[in-house]
Amino acid sequence: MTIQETTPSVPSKRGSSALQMGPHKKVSSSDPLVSHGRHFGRTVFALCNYPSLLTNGILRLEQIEDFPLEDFPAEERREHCVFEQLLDSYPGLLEQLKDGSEEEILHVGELIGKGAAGARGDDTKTLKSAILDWISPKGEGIRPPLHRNSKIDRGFNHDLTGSLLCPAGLDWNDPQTKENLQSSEMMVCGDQWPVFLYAHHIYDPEDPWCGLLRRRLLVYAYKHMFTSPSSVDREPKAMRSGNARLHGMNSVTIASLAYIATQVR
DNA sequence: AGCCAGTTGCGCGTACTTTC
DNA sequence: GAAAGTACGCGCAACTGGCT
Repeated sequence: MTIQETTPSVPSKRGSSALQMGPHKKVSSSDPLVSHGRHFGRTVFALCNYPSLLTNGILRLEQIEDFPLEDFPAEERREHCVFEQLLDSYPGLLEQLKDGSEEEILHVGELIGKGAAGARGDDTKTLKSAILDWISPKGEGIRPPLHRNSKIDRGFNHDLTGSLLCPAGLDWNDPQTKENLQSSEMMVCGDQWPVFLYAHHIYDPEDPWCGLLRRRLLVYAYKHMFTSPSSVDREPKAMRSGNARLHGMNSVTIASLAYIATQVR
């Protein structure tokens, strides 16, 4: 089954690009670059300064005519890889950037960044409420109850969310660990992944890949975001296309899994 | 103080189904 | 067959709080 099968199709609607309109005119809210930015942020690279990515990328394209990309620092090679994925994913973008002034390149970056940031905000917003249904113990509510529209009492402040967010390898049920996490005495680093990423809450220090990203919660969130909210746990009743079909997405990307895991967290 | 990402509530447009 | 209803994606302005 492909990722699109749960949503109906709609004809795509691509308008004129921002470059053709010039950088100073008011940007249409449905600018195709903004729309593309939404999808690119979700599936390739979420947190990025796009104007910089584009200006650096164009510059580097000239540089690598003399120096092979392998000679660049790892961080720059990585950035260039994202840049090329962006070029590959949007026909005509390279020509637009090459022909455009510096100002126009920055504007394109702003549009893509606006899309990525907008999608991120929207996803956070809609997931915030839905996720409570997925983490609720079967047949009973969350105790004490959590608000659907506020996250103030989540995180390590609540036993349920705390147990899910607890770094893999630590024991949330150990009172000292719980207190250290709640008081921020124990700072959680980016490489201490939360246990909710693991299937059935089971983390094996000997085999940290076992069960990673295989939790049902992540599948729910993925479907919520990419097929449609109603496709998560029932027959989808969406009458319009979900994000996957809107953007011609046929398969899961590694980055999109990371994106969803980040949003769930 | 200014910047920025995150968050919020609201409204709009679209594509479709249901009802009259 | 027109009107009403539904479930989406998306944009926007206003706000908050952390960081520099």
